Amino acid sequence: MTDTAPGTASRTPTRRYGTRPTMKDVAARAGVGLKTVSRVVNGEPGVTPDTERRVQEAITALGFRRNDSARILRKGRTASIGLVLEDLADPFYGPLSRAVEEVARAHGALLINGSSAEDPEREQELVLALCARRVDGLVIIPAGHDHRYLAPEMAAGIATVFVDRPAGRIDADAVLADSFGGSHDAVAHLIAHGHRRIGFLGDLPGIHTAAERLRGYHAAMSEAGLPIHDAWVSLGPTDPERVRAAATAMLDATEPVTALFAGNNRVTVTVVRVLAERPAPATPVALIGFDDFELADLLSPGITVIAQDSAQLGRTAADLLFRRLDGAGGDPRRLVLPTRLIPRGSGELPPPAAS
Amino acid sequence: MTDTAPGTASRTPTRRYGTRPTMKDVAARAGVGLKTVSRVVNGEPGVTPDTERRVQEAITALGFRRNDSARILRKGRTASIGLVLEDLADPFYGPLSRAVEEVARAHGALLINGSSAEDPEREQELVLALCARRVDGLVIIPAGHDHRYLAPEMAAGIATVFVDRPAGRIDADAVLADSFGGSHDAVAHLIAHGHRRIGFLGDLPGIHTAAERLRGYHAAMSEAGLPIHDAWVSLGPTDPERVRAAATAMLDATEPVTALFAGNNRVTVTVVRVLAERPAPATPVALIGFDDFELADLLSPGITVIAQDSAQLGRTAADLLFRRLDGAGGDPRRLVLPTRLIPRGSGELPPPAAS
DNA sequence: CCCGGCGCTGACAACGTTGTCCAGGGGCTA
DNA sequence: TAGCCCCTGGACAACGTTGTCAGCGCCGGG
Repeated sequence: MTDTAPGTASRTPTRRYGTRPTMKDVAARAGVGLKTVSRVVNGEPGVTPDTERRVQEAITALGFRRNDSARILRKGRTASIGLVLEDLADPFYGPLSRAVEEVARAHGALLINGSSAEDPEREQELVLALCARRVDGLVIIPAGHDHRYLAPEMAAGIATVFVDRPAGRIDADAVLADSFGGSHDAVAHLIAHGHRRIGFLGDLPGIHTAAERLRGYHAAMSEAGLPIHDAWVSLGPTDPERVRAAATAMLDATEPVTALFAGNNRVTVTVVRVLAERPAPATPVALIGFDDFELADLLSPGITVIAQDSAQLGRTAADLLFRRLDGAGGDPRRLVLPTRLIPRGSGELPPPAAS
Repeated sequence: MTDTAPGTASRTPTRRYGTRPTMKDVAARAGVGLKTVSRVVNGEPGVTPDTERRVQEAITALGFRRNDSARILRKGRTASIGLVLEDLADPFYGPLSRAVEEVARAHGALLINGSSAEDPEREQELVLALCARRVDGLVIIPAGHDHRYLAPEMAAGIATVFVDRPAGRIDADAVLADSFGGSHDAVAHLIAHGHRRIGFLGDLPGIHTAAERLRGYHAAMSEAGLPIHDAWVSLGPTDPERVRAAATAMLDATEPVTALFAGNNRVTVTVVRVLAERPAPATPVALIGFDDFELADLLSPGITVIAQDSAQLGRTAADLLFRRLDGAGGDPRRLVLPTRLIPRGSGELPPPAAS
């Protein structure tokens, strides 16, 4: 009883710090029943204008705000969806996240999100925390490869859509970009411009998109009857140091690559830096990057990219999610969105004449 | 009873879709009391290893997951904070958002976020929705100028920290970048390099940072005893079309500006595009942008910027928020983080000789 | 004039969890 | 061996809201 508020600023708070008025308080003040307050708050019909006014006044006077926790507990629906991605700060995920949010907003839902930092354990921890909150649905960009832990949750009714990468070891909706096709196009484009020794700098091979892009690289090379030298392929973490070392090694080999294909936007940017720092060779190295990025057109040369629309990816996934929430049944679907090659110069550079 | 756990793809789920087992179910199955289950779930002491094992088995068998809505209702704390920003897709807010999330995570809290799209009404709507969820705290990048609607919420104990822009018409914690100082530095830098006619392309004048940056521009100009022509200042929405038109007008005037100061990263990028598209003039136009951005160093010339560390902004705000949540009292504080001028070439270009 | 019905209101239970409190049993001490 | 305390477990209320249902006037029609 004597837990007086630590009163941040106010000296004599009327009610205990952290205690808020409830519908009961409002009802008492307005001289009406509890349920009538509920009706007013929810805009339900069947309340006299006069009564409603009295209730509204009490609400304003007390600063009442409905406690959604209680509402959620009672109704069973949280009107919120969870988004688990790799890194909010990555420019690829910003638009995706925003698109998901827009769709959620259109459906009156809030977005709870978290970054897995590409750590499967952290992903699971986050996802299960969201499930404990009883989010209505989940949009997941998975970091791990085993999502069996989600099966009971999905069975219990939490709709789930995977984005950018498919789920591992369970059957679930997924919305993906055509990594294989895009990668194939990129490499074929370089080959068409005369390149024979093409380096591929990719992400960790465990990541689905990285594996698919590598597959596309292989396919395009072998379709053209070109050999693939081990030294031309480097998969691993995409921190600048590693990428820098890998790119430099490929470029400084006795038989250097004449073109590079970068597996994602972070890699591309690092490669651009590496190329810019090297003393200008007689014949510049060709480059294509997976993922478009801002200003790619303003560099010289402009950077040719395989563009995927991350906002569209997010929108599609969220749409699918809400369709599921609205009761759409059927088997899990896998949607693959096309990629687009945008030539800007760097991908059209020819190899050295004496290649 | 016969509620066997539904297999992932099981044809005949025994329990109704959307109905989940509760602690009561677990207790019944384990043959213990309700509270004992609660104790196990929360890792509270006072449970025999044997009993605990039985409970754990029941939990696994039923696929039980604690309902946090009920927990929250009971405990009063949600272990979640709200983040309201302008646009998740804006590269400036990605790192900020991520930093807030990291801090929240360190404190065991989830992050609920939404974009206001620079619309005060939408901001209020979002903030109040978060308050209804009883988030423990709020980090807000305000779009509006009147936050009195927040007073009752803050009085009720929802800690609130404003970032990037201060609160309007209420007293609240704020973490800001030094827009005035940064802007002043930028313009002084241009003046030091000989410029006299400097254009300022800013955001809507109602936005605090835009106003501060304009103030910095004015201060630096008048300190140098330079006049300011109305046509040199353009404030408004930062969509490419408007910025493009404004920049073009300044550059094509009879007495054209010789240098431009761009009020934020979106503006800067558009200006870079405009300058790149114009036929190369004898003397290139100098440019400094507020906000650093990726690849600014790789353009030619490199773009000189006033850098503010958006991640640091977010981290500082979140730290302050959790200090408040941990009971730190005292008057609302206003923290101003310094900006840093990064010369890269575009800001050091001299004006035409005959200026 | 009476009765049926309708429009408005409120009492009450339930959602799933946690805190409080009490009971029973076993071990230790006197 | 008796008494006491601690350790374990369970019954119950409460958190704030919403759905159900019943009651009470009042009006119109028969």
